[in-house]
Amino acid sequence: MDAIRKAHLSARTQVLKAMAHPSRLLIIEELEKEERCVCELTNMVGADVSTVSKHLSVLRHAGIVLDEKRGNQVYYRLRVPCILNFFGCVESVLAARNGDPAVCCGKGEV
Amino acid sequence: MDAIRKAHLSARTQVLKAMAHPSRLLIIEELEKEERCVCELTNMVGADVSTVSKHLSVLRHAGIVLDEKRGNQVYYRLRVPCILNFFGCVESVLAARNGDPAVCCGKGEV
DNA sequence: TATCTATTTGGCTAATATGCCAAGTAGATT
DNA sequence: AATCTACTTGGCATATTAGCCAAATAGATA
Repeated sequence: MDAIRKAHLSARTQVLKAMAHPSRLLIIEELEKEERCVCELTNMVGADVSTVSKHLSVLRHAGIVLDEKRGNQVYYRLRVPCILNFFGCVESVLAARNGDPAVCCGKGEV
Repeated sequence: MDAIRKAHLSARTQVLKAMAHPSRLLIIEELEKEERCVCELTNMVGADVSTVSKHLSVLRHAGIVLDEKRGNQVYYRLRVPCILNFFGCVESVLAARNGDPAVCCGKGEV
C-alpha cells in the first residue's frame, strides 16, 4: 500500500471517526436543521457542557462544523450540509442487517 | 432525548464506528471491486492475519460484509454495495476543510 | 489418519477515547 | 472594575480499541 493511499484512508477515517459517536451524530442531525449555540446543543445531548464542547471540538477539527462567536455565545453550523446524505447508506446497512430487502442510498427515507 | 431516538443514534453509530479505521476502510474499498478471501485482504492491509480477521469480524457484526466459506478459504463481500456512495460526502468534507469550493455528495469524483 | 493451509479466538499490553469536575478565558452587564 | 454568562481547556479515572503472538478449529490433501 503506497503512502498516498495511506494518507487518503487516514483522512477519510478522521471524518468517519468524528461522526461515530451518538452525541456527535445527534449534534450533526440537529445542525442539519438549523445552526445552534453550545448551550442549546448541551440541552439536547444531556451531558455536561464541557463534554459537549469537546465533542464540538472533535467535529470542528474533522472539518464537519464551523463555529462563529456572536455576543457571548458560540454558534455552530455544518460546513457541508449534505453530510446527512450519508445516512441513507447507513440506513441501508441497518436495513440489510435486519433482513429487509436491500435499498440503496437515498432510495429509502432517512 | 427519547429512547427511540437514542436507539436510532446508537445503531447508526455502530455502522460508522465499524467503518472508521484505515484498514477497514481499505477492506471496504477493495470489496467494492470484488469479493476477496482473508489471505488476499491480509496481504493488502499488511498486518497480521489475526488482526485482519478481527477487523473483518467488526465489519461482519456491523452488517457491512457477508462471509462465505468455500473450500478452506473464507470469502468476504459487501452486503450493501452502495456503501461507497458514502465517501462522496466524506470527500466533500475533506475538500471543504482544504478550502476548496463546496461540492456536494456525488458531484465530485471519489 | 496425519498433516497442511486458512481462518478465528483468547489473552495480553499499549494506545486512544470518554466524561466529569475544576479552572481558565472572553464578551456582556452592572 | 466587578461580576455574570457562555464556552473552552486541563487533568484525571475509566472504558474501549488495536495489534501481536499463541493456541484452537475446520476443511483439504497426502
